[in-house]
This record gives sequence, C-alpha cells and structure tokens, in this order.
Amino acid sequence: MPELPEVETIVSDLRPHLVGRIIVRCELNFPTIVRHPEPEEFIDAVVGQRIVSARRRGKYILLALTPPDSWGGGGEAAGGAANNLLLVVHLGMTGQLRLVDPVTPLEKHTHAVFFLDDGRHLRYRDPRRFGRLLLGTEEALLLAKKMPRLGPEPIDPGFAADELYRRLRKRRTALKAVLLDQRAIAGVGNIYADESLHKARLRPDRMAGTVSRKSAQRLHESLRESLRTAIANRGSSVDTYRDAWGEIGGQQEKLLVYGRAGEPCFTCGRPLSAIRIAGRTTVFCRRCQR
DNA sequence: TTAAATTCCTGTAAGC
DNA sequence: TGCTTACAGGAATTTA
Repeated sequence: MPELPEVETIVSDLRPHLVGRIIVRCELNFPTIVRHPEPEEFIDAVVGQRIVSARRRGKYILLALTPPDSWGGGGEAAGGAANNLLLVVHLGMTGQLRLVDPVTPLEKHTHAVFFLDDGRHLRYRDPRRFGRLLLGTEEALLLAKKMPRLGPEPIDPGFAADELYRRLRKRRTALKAVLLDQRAIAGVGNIYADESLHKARLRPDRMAGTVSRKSAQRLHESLRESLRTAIANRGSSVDTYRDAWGEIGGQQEKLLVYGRAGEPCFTCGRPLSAIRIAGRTTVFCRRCQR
C-alpha cells in the first residue's frame, strides 16, 4: 500500500509532466471518491485550472492550481503559495494515480479522469475505494477536517532525533501506534513502521512513553534509513501498488519483516512473530527486538 | 485530551 | 471446481 516512499516516487515522477499543464476536462465515474467539495462543484472548480506545483505531504499528493489567466499569467510559476487552491489525492490502500496516453484502455475501477491540455490523461483508480480526492485551500481543508494536521516529515533534514523522542515520550500507547499516527509523524504506514522498529531492535508493543533517548535515536536513524532506501528503490509493491507509469517498485524484495510472519528472522533465524497493534498486523522478532 | 473500537470497501486466498 | 468466509488496512468517526 502506498506510504511515504511510494507517494514520493509517484509525485517526483509526475512533477515534470504535470507542472504547467491545464486541466481541460474532468470526468468522475464514481463521484463519491470526491470528499470535498460536492462532486459538481469539484468539477466546475478544477476545470480550466493550471497545475503550478506538485508535492507530497505525508501520504498526500498536493497539486497546486491557479487560473491560467490570473495575474497576467505565470506569476506563481514557482508554486507553493500558501493560499493556493490544492487538488489533493490520498491513495488509501489501493489507489493509483497514473499519467497515460488517451488511447490506453480505461481500467476497471477508474473513478476519476483529468484531461490535460497536452492530450494526456491523469487517471485515478482505486478498487477498494479507501482513497479520496479533495479540493480547496490547505486552511479550508484543515478547517473542514478533511485532512489531519500532519506531524513532521520524517525524512526532512530538520527532523531531529530529539523531536521524535519528545513526541514518543508524551504518548501512553504502543510505540508502533505512535509511528502510525499521522499527527505524530507524517507518512509512515504499516510496512515502514515494522521495518524501522526491527532495524532499531525495538518491540512494537513497547509503551512509547518509556523509550530512552538512546532508543529514540536508533529509531530516528532506522526510520529515515528505511524510508530513504525505499525511495531509492521506488517503493514496495505489496498488494496493488504501482507507480505513475503502472510499474512495480523494488523494495518489496528487500523487506526484513513486513509480510514475513512465521519465516526466519534474517538476523537470528528464529521465526518472526505476528501480533495485532492498533488494528494492524505487526511482524517482529521476539529475540532481536526488545 | 487521548486512546481504543468501529466503519468503510473489494480482491484474494484459504477452507470445505 | 465452486462456494463461503476471513483477511488485508488508512484514517474519519464514534465511543469510552
């Protein structure tokens, strides 16, 4: 499922192709995939807009839009103005955002199609429909509670070990539950939570508030290392993840624990255990993670 | 305020 | 082979 590395791969691939394009038409084959505003208003507002930037925040894809004739045109080419209208895409578990040639056959479960002025189609497909599309300014979406106030970006150079330590210390729940909380740290999901806890040799069900500064430092390092390696390998194609071109990633071959319950730990050889934390399957090594 | 439980959804795989 | 059932999980929502 798409987490930070997968979303980062999609956004960085799409960016050079989308920035500068105008959305000339929008079709919603399954309108309820749009969660804000009403589907009709969404279409009216999005059509005619120019995409001026494409970025990632947590697991969200943010496309900044401006009317092409506003401000003498191209005035915000750098993108990122704070009160820009944003087209927001969250992929949920099985969402796919693909840029295709118009002759590409429409795949089943394609819920939205954005027709671009270069003739190509940006298609949103999502069999399980846990994903969603949003449109509005960042402030409006936060206010309407369509998006959470996300925690810091774990791969940001400014994200210090001490900040992770402080965020863990104040929580009275399992370490892994905090990693999965998007308001605590943005972008981490089930795969990279398990992977980084394993690398840091920490039990996922350990109470977050009891971790030492030293343990938090190890987790900080392993979390960043797991995410950066996964980005370098273009993400993990477990379940249905595909990049913007429909291709699989490479990180699934290198996962240490995720999806390997019952199989031997690569470090000690003991079978990996599976437990449930915060409603998610959690795989770890009872010997290596204490 | 925080944490836990519930809900949404369908493809896949296990079990009979 | 074909049917039924359990399971996968991100995050909004509800409950405690």
